[in-house]
Amino acid sequence: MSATDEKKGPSPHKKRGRPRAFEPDAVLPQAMETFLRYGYAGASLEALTTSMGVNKPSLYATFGDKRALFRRVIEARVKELGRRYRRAFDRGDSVESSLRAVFEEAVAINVNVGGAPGCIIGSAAAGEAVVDEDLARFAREYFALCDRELGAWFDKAYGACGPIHGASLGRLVSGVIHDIAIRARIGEPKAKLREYARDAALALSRAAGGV
Amino acid sequence: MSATDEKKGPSPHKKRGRPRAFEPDAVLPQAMETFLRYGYAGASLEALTTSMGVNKPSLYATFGDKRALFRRVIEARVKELGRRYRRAFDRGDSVESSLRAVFEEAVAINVNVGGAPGCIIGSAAAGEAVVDEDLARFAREYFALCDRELGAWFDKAYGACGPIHGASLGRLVSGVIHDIAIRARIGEPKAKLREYARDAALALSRAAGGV
DNA sequence: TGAATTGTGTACGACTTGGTACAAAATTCA
DNA sequence: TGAATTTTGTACCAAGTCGTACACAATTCA
Repeated sequence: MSATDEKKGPSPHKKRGRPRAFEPDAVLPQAMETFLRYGYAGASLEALTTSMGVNKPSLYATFGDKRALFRRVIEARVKELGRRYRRAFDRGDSVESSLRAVFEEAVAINVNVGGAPGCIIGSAAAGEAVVDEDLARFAREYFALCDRELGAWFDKAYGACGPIHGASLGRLVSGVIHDIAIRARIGEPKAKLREYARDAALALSRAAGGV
Repeated sequence: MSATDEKKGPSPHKKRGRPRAFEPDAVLPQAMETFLRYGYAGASLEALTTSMGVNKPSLYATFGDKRALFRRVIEARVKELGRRYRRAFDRGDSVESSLRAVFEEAVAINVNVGGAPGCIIGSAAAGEAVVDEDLARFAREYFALCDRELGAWFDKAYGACGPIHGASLGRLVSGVIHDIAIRARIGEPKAKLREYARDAALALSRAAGGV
């Protein structure tokens, strides 16, 4: 359970005191945007509270402290990404088209028009991993999950059709996603990234044995 | 030319005043280690001066300010990495073995026993890219150079032997390197990374057309 | 030797940081 | 209505931030 547990289940009667002026889950995207733009250390409490529209005491009462807010943001983002990639995969009907859909979803996710580009897990969380072992372990587990799940998707949907399959293929696929994220982060134009996505889909489908 | 230009060429007579107690280029690795560990914003001047063994006024007189030092560190690292990857490539005698050598060099570079793992360009520089357009442009140019150069190496050494070649292959190769760096960053054990390096070498050599 | 020049080290200053104390506000329950 | 409870907003704090002023040390040149 999270550090500062708010009641979630269907509460029979309303809470007693003054009601919150914001929905905790609803302000996480703004917090993510700020962490993504400035990094963990670079995101000041003032920048966070301003972007979230929540003042400091409320933020501390709701989320704990800066680190706890950061972790909460990361966890929320991980769930959202899982949903999006899953949907993208299902749009394909061959190894190559599924790869393409996944990689183009990665482009869409990481370009983030109007906001900071890149991935908060690959940028901010990986950046903090060296000084926050909990976060590092979380990231490793998340990466391993992605590798396994991506590999399993392809094996299940298209069979183990070549020498590269299972977790090995999954690892390569998520590797391409990571690369798209970092290239988006440094401002590569969307057109280039999409071209890269297509090339990578072709190359990996060939490596996986054709189809 | 750099912001605070020290004379480099062969000076006919020694400099006038009190001699420096340190060699500027020789303290850059320690600065890199600190930036890599804590990120740009998280690396305090105190941590930097302590690790470098240079006090603040000397640091400012020599390098300018924190940002200028950071850029200097990045540039030095880029040159060093170029040398190391070039040598690694030359150790191979086929597409797959050259890929393997390059990827295993990436593992060796990014694991960094005893220090912070990962890549300062992929972590700290990419992290700062959103708020420092100069740095972002530099990173884009560096990435593009790597893509082209890697692609050209393979084409030149082994011929354009399949449907994936040139900059496309180069981009995939540097993509795998970026992925190795980020996985090292979050603390993946070296053995896993080496396994990944082997898989990726096999997959990309197949995608490139066999050999 | 003494002027000129350059780097060092302490000590400081203005500002920002993450985090909190406390009173006022807004709600529920009796 | 009034007690109880929870959130909000201001104002604040100690510590840490980057950067610099200034006196002193170490060197070269005349």
